[in-house]
Amino acid sequence: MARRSGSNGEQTARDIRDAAMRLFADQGYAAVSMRQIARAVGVQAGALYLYTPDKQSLLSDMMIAHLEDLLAAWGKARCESDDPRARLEDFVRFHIRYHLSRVDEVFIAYMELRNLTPENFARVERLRRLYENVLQEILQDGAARGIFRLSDARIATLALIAMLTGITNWYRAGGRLSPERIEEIYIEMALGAVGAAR
Amino acid sequence: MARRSGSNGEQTARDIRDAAMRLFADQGYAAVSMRQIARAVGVQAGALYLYTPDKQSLLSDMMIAHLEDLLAAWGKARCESDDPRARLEDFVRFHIRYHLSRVDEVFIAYMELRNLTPENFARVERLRRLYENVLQEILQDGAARGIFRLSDARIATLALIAMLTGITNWYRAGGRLSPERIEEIYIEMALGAVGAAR
DNA sequence: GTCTATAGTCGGATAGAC
DNA sequence: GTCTATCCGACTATAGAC
Repeated sequence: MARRSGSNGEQTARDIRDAAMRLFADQGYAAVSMRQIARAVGVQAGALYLYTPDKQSLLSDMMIAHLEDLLAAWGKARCESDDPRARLEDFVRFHIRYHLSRVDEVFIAYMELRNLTPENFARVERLRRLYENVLQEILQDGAARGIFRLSDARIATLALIAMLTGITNWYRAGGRLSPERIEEIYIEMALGAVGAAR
Repeated sequence: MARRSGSNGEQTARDIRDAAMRLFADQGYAAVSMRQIARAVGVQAGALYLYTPDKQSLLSDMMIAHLEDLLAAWGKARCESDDPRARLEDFVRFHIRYHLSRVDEVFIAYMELRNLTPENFARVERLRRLYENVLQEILQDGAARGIFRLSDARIATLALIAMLTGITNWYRAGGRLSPERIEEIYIEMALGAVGAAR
């Protein structure tokens, strides 16, 4: 047969991306073969190369797209408040909400850094740093105005992001706690960690 | 030639374990080949199978050993104080110190869970849970006595461990901050996060 | 205890038919 | 747009010489 009935290029491209994401998240980039991805999509291995130049691009494209989407989403979601407390609350809520809605992307973005070529790694790191800076500026502003109490804004940034992102390691939809409840708990801890407990 | 000059079984076993650890930490379990490990040790690939039944055991043995060592080290290092604040401080200090001294082990223990067979995964998870419970009990005790203020001891446990373990992602020996300084900063944040800021 | 050689499988990627 | 067939290299693991 010549092609899957009803198939078309755009849809296949999405299918490949989605299948690769699921498999990379489950088994890790290095452990997944192009043949496996092809099988999941329902095409032959050779057909994948109509949509991606190689396996590496499959990975780097999804990581870069994830970080760009994350930054774009923050650009829309950020609150306009001037109060550092409100801004931090807003960031925590945004970070958790976004990350819980894209568990696979997040997992891959943290786990597969070492499987990127140096060039792709640099691009990803630059984007990640931009995102970290969002939080760092909030913390620095709050500290400068005496509302937050922290020894080192950079360290506090990394600490909070690690704390928040760790949620993706145990969160399961339909678990004991609702996303909203989780947000509240982490907001409280984040504020406390920077000396601004309510 | 029959064998490396001066080689002996015990030393080779250690060399293999160390080389595998370094390579797994750098490139990931799935991306590392037995040939690579053999090359790093200076033996032929076939010789590795005198020391390990297979590649999987190389991974699971080092992960289980790491967690057992961690628990044993805590057994020796734990302070006998009754004050939850002091106990939390002690735990944070211990966790950071131990984790910064075994960066490769820690990295592997967090990254390679999905490359374990189900049986080995279960063993590792059980050990990890024992360690998490150490912190959870400290937090519960502090909360019960009104010294800590937290909404959910289990979540606070996972949040603090994620925050602390995140250090291994950016820490470099000889960097801007000494381990001691890092410990101080994180103690402050941890106490704050559970509502016990000094 | 380590070597060489090899079995048997699977990997990424390409060529060319339809 | 997808298929089949294939190149060629790499993989884990084993067998048997020394």
